[in-house]
Amino acid sequence: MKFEKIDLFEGIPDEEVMRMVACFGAKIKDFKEGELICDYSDTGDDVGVMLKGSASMMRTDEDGEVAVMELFGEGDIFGEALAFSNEAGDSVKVVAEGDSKVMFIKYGQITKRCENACEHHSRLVSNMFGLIAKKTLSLSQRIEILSKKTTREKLMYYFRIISKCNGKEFDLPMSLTRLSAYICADRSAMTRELSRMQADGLISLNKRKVKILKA
Amino acid sequence: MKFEKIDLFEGIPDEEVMRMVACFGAKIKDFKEGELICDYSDTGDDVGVMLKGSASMMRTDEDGEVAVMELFGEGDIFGEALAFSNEAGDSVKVVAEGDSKVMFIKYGQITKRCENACEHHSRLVSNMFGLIAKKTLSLSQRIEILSKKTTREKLMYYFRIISKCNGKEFDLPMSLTRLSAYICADRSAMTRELSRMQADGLISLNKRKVKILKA
DNA sequence: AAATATATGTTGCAAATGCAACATTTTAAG
DNA sequence: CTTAAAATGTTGCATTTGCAACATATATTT
Repeated sequence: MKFEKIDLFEGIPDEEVMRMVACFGAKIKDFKEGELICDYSDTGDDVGVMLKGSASMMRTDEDGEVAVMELFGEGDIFGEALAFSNEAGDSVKVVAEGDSKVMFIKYGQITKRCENACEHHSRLVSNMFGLIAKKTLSLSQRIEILSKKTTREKLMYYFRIISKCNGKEFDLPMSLTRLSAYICADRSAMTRELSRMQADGLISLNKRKVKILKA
Repeated sequence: MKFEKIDLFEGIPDEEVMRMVACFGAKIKDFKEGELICDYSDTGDDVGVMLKGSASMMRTDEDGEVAVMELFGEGDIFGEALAFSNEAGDSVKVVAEGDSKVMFIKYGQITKRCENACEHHSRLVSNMFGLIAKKTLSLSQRIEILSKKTTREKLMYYFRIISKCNGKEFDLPMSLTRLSAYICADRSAMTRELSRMQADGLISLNKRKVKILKA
């Protein structure tokens, strides 16, 4: 097993990961397309680590409406305490999108120092903080975006965030359909606004290539 | 110094906290009303712990618009990696609301295991995870609320979250003005919608007493 | 107690948005 | 290569919302 690409284990040699995993009593399971990885109705206090493949977290509300909350790819972690709220009591599940491999670690094991005093444990904790911080950051960012009143403002703020890293010209990291869901705007209304923004010379848009023209 | 009320130190005897704090090289500073506690323009990698008093985190954007992002009370923690995004590059500052006492801990010190192997270190880490999880949860919750299309839906979802803990009848934990800011709706429009919801027999509202009538 | 600042309630109106119902293009799958 | 499934673009229309401009009521401060 190779863990080098998994952020949670970054800086920790594979054999050390193996040792810790054994010490933690963590479990690794395989899943096929569509299989249920996790159900937060019957809560488990585990942290899930996507070792391979991808999965989606979906919420089913009382009316049977299904909404995709999050997508997880290789290296992503998920868990009850980690990044979702379910006060409404909806059913929340994680389902495999394809053949996947997931590691489950008991939450408490990560924070506790094991008796064997695994020397890379601090690194694991530090990595875990880093991952949570990343997630927190993206949540905050989305709130900032959703706080904007108009679709135009939401889009511009979103574009600016991307351009901070990629410059004035960049590719959208998702489809327009997805983007509209992300900023919680109607897709057609968003497209309409994008046209207007181009007409007003704010941006140019071609396929998924965006160029910011005015600040 | 008493730390019993500070969540980050829960379950750790005061004298142990003192020892750890010394071991970490953490600093405690006092602030008066209006004084600058922290400026995220010149980044510090510290975690701030409000030991006494309260503070507000505010963002000033390019147009000079000031917006309160968050309020911190006793026991709250704040920090760059902790729960805010500032991709837009605005100036973000934490300012004391009254006489306050703040502890600054180097982020890395919390995750690292110190040589003295403080025995309560795991507890500290565990508490820290708990606090971050709490924050993450509240961020996710707010996103869920902001995702709703209409003000009515936002309000109902918000009310349901509260009623999960407090039952069908409860007091709003903030003013209507604040609530409108929280759900990102115009205050007058929100008041209007609240009236309609009462007219439609969905809720009853008296001062800050809310009663959910229909599911 | 007087004065000042906040919070709350109301309304008309223009602007923004969601929705539905399309046509068209791209991408993915068989 | 063919076909099915997503993604994209467009428009009219009803609804929702933000905004401005008020009046009134509650705190808070001095």
